[in-house]
Amino acid sequence: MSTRVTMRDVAQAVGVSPMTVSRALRDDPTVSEPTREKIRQTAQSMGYVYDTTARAFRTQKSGFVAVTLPSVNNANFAETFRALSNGLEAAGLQLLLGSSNYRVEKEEQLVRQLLARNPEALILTGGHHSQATRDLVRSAGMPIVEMWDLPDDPLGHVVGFSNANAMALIVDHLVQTGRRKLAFVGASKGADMRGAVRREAVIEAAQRHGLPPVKLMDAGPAPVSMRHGRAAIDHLGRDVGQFDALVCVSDPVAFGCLSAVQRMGLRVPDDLAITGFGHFEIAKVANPCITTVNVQAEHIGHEVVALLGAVFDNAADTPQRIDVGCTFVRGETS
Amino acid sequence: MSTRVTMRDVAQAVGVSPMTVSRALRDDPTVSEPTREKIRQTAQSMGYVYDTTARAFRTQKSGFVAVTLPSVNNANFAETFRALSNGLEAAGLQLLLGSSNYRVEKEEQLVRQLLARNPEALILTGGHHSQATRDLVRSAGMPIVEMWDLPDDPLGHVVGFSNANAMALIVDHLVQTGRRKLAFVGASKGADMRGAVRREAVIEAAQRHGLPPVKLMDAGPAPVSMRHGRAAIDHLGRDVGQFDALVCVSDPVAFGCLSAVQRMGLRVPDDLAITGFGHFEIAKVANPCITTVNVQAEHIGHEVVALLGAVFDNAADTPQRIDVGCTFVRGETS
DNA sequence: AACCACTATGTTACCGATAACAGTTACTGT
DNA sequence: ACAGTAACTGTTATCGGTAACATAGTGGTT
Repeated sequence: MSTRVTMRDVAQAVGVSPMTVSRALRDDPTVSEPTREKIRQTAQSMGYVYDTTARAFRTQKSGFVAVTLPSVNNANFAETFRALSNGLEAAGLQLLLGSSNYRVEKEEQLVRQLLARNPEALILTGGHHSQATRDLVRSAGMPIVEMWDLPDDPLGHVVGFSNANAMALIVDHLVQTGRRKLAFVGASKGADMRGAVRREAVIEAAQRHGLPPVKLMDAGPAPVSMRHGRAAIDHLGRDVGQFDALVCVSDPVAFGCLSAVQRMGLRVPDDLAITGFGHFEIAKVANPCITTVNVQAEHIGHEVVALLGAVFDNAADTPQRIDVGCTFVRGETS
Repeated sequence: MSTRVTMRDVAQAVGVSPMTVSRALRDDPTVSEPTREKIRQTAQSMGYVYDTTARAFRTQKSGFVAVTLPSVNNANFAETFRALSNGLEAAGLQLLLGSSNYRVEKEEQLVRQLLARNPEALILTGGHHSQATRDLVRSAGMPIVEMWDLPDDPLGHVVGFSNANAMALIVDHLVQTGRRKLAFVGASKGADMRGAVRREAVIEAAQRHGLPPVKLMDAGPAPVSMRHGRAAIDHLGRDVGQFDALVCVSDPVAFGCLSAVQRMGLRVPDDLAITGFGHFEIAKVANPCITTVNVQAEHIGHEVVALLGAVFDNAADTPQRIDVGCTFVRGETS
């Protein structure tokens, strides 16, 4: 009963060939206006729904662009995603989203799944991938963009910023304002590579400035957010007084720390400085507002869209490397 | 040069028919173990990537489940999305995400786009749709789930809770604790239907309790978040003293209000109560933590997954209506 | 009248996987 | 020894669009 209405059916009803229907529905100007209109109306009234799968199969163009994100539940990545989605829609492309939940072993499986859908480009968040993933992606023969990082050994195009430099900005600022006893609050060593880079950057910058060793506080496995920052400080208790600055892997974590510290009755920034990362909304609205780094999540999305537009136009694709930079934003917590 | 490796190529290399390759890669038990293994290895070494598009076309099963969200950049929806994604992955299904950005006119276009991909089910967030969307969806002949609402006139299955009841819980609580002069902080009248339902529920509950008219504070077009709540209060200034409770459309908005109110030197909850909605992370971590309603975003996702599992199993699909309920969570802001 | 240019439509084959059905062995039991 | 069965593999046709090419009609030009 519920056999799908196809172009053939519409064609028969109108009295033309399926090809004409195909052309009419794609607004091919070689179809005369009366015919096109009649076809449109008939299609509508018959409840015809265009079959993108069939087109994708025949033309070998899926209309998809695949994106991997470590997590959707992250305002920064969501912002980039939205920019990508809106930008690519204009080009008639649909985003196919895959989330690795910060698990490396999942990325390969995810990429395989996405590639099986024949996307016209693949956008990966981050620059760290398993060798299997690298091989898979390299042999896929489609434009690749890595974003949110500036990998040394990119797979294709890159749109990102240096997490290490960004973190160095923070540490430099703290040192300039007289802080010396730093603690870093972030996820456990493991899957979150961007977090790890930030951690190492803090350690290195501290060494560069001749500070005592940075205390590493483990807020649990990625993704870490407000409650993990808060729990980490609660767990530490009064010992937090040993430090004069908490350098956090992200703004939500920083806010969690801020909340915990305030509950203890400590004054921020007088007793303790706190810094975040990412310029999340919470950084601006928190009280006091949080010192952070603006990484322009939305702008990254726009740049990727622009880049892909250029790549789709001319086949000449020498891999681009776009550093969108980032800006230090001093708040009231430091 | 970059002609895709197909099953035919793998078959030729191994010396079997394409059909055997197809079976082997799908773990059909009728293929002998040695053959299967050889095929797997050859496929791997040839860089074969399974073509899901072709399978989707041939079998008329896309492996997609389409889902619309008003916004990805909302921790609650993101949570539901994650639960859906993880749950459906086990069934070999991939999510196809579309975001309407809270624009009604976009939903129809979005649904059309999604339906063209032949999804095996369609999950809509919310129960308010244009007539065109309703017609489109009804004639699509696939399982439909509306979630995050309990519409009176559902299109198919429903997994949600009553936004009106939830808001009434809040108002009842405020009245019980002696508050009478309420203001509601939410998005402008317009696209956000869930927000509108909450607003009307507050007005109605206030009337029921014999309170003076509820002041409606417009925080701008949806989506509204922390900064909009904060801006609304800043704009109001000292006049906020007229009220003894701010009922906010969501936790982020409530946090924005809390932040603004605290900056003014008012004490919460002594001078003013503030309530949120949704049990976002911020509600728990804020200082004081925010009174809210837990709507169990993740649980909604799980229920939808379970429901779809049942629907896919037996064709007998009498529309289900699952009320996941919600629970009042008293914080320190009331 | 013959020819051309141009517009509008039709024909054919095919994209890659797989359902449905048809073999081909190998091995069993009587 | 031979039918009967199980285990495995092969053949054919097809899903719904569309690229590439073919063809019919129309009007203008020399």
